[in-house]
Amino acid sequence: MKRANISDVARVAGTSRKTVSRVVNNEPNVHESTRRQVLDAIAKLKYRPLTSARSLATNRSFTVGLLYDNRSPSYIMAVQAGVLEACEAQHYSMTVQPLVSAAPDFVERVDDILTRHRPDGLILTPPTTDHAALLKHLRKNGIPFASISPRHPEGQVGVILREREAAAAMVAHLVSLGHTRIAHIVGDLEHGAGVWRLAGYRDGMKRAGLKENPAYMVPGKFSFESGVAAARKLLALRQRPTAIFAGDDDMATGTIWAASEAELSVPGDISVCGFDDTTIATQVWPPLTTIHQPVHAMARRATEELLRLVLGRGEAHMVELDYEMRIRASTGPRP
Amino acid sequence: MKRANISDVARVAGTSRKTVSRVVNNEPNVHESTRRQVLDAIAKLKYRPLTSARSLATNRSFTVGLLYDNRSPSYIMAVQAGVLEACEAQHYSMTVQPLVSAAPDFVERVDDILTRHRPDGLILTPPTTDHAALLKHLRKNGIPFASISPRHPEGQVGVILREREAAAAMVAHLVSLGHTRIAHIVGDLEHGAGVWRLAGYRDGMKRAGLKENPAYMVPGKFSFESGVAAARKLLALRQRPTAIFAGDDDMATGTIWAASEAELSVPGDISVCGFDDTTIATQVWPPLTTIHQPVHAMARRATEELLRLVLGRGEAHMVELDYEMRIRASTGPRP
DNA sequence: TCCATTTGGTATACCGATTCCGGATCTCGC
DNA sequence: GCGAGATCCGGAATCGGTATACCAAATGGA
Repeated sequence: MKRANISDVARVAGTSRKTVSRVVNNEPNVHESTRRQVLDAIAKLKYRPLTSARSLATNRSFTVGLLYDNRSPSYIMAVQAGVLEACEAQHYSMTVQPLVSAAPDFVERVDDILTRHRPDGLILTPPTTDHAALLKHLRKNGIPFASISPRHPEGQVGVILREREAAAAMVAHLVSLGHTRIAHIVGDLEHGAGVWRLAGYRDGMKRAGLKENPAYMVPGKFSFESGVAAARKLLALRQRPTAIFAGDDDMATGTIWAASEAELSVPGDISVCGFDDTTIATQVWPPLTTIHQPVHAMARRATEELLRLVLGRGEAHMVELDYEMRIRASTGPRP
Repeated sequence: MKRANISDVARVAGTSRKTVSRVVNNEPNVHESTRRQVLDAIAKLKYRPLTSARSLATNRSFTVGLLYDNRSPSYIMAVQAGVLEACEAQHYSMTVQPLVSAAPDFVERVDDILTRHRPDGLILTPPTTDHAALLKHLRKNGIPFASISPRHPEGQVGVILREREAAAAMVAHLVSLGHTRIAHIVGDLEHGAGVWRLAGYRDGMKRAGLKENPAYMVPGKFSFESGVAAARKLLALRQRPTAIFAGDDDMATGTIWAASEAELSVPGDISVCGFDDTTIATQVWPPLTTIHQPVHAMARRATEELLRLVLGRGEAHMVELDYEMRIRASTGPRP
């Protein structure tokens, strides 16, 4: 049973192919009665336009590409789900491309995808959002793109979170519990998130009138392992912090792990908190106090902005979304 | 700067478009010297064939579709990575489709994707691997597909793991530690995994000469929450088990969580083990004893089989892969 | 009523590849 | 040196849509 094409529909409806095309694409200048005939024929034949043919004729692919590099699975999955949701609303589809942004042929590889599949637009996730050569290439070739949490959001299209503010609020929460020796496991400073959260931590300390202690700011990489390593250092300090604010939930999980290893109780001996509110935040014991980052909604919104750009419907912006604090059992009063 | 098309290449190389097409597709009957000229022209113009045009002409899409429903993010991400790896080797691309297999319009939705994008083949993951109506539809329409861990692998193409054997081995491990009161949190019986692991648990008990206790076999759903609920039941039992074999790592994590909640120490008071060896297995405290399931390799292999089918190169099979046991700190001697 | 304008519709070229068919050139055995 | 069969290559049609141009009918204002 072959699939019906546009000629079949035209024949059944008794019109020209172009008229069918008009109906399918909601173009003006088709009489209500003919429209109905065409729609009937479409339903009868179960006709659906073939994407590759439309692409060829319109020079559009009805596809957006999602670029990512090495973030946690739950983050990427949430992003994907959001992107897909926005795509579906416009009958777009999504292709994903895992990449290694540090690779020397990075831009070349992206270009390969670009010329083969010609996605109508790209969604960038950290750290590809800030790959200078990539951005330059995209701009030069006029490829629309939207960024999720880019480090330099000015003048771009996409979505960001008030992360700096959120991080400061987290410190304030710890201060309100009586903590003064508050450490921070810094994220990857290549990511905006790493920079903003560190800045927010400092803001928070300053506002509380607490002095910064360099030994309390240890570098991490937004990974479980780096969290374990950083936490071990902090826990071995002569003057141990009473609270550790990890730059993300993975590192916070690593911190709890290290605390268990050192036979310290959380939050009895030490409070731990994270950032992102990923699935693991509620699956570790104790459940993590963290900042909820609405990744799904952010991705959806970014894609909506991208499609606005692609379809030429209205202005596209850099949208700023709000965080929410989730206070759970991993933080408690100063011991 | 417009992209070069096949005519541009033909002009520069001084041949016909057809000859260029021959070179690009490695077809025979082109002289070495002309081949060289064409390749030079391609390099000079940075020509890459446009996928949508190829699709239209060949009635192939050079795309495989990945269907999934609701498994854990890390599982799906691992699958995606494996699929992409295999695709890349053949210059194929992947589109993903999250679906709700219980939805009434499930088959219709898949058909929509099928007729719009015409993927050359489909990769199915549980539980879509066993959706009778879907399989029937695919067979009727001649859509090639490969399944990962289908419940009924006979005569199909794809990959499975010796899960039953693995589960029995896990029980044997617990027995070797002195445990006799061994409980099992059963997975979703809609999935092959749920069935096989339960069967393996029974095999293991039988081989050890242990009597089955219905109260020790509680249903779960392959999710953290269901693991917590099931574990609470088990821990409240008058005669508490000394070891809990959860059907997957998520439920095992839930079990550890419930144990922490009940202020029981793992493995001091109770041993816990899981199945899958997902990322969380090494991020909880204590690290989980589990069965390593090579999801990435399985997905890659399944895709290779699918592409063999699609490209008509040789026979495609149901491949059986081996598991590996990972003994970590969550299991210990009977208290 | 008549002409200008809008609306509804068709015919045809075109997007960028491949496939089918056939023509030209080369190789080789006799 | 000649025909047969490989080998090499090109022209035209084709895939399933959309864009452009143009025509006919309906509408509207003076």
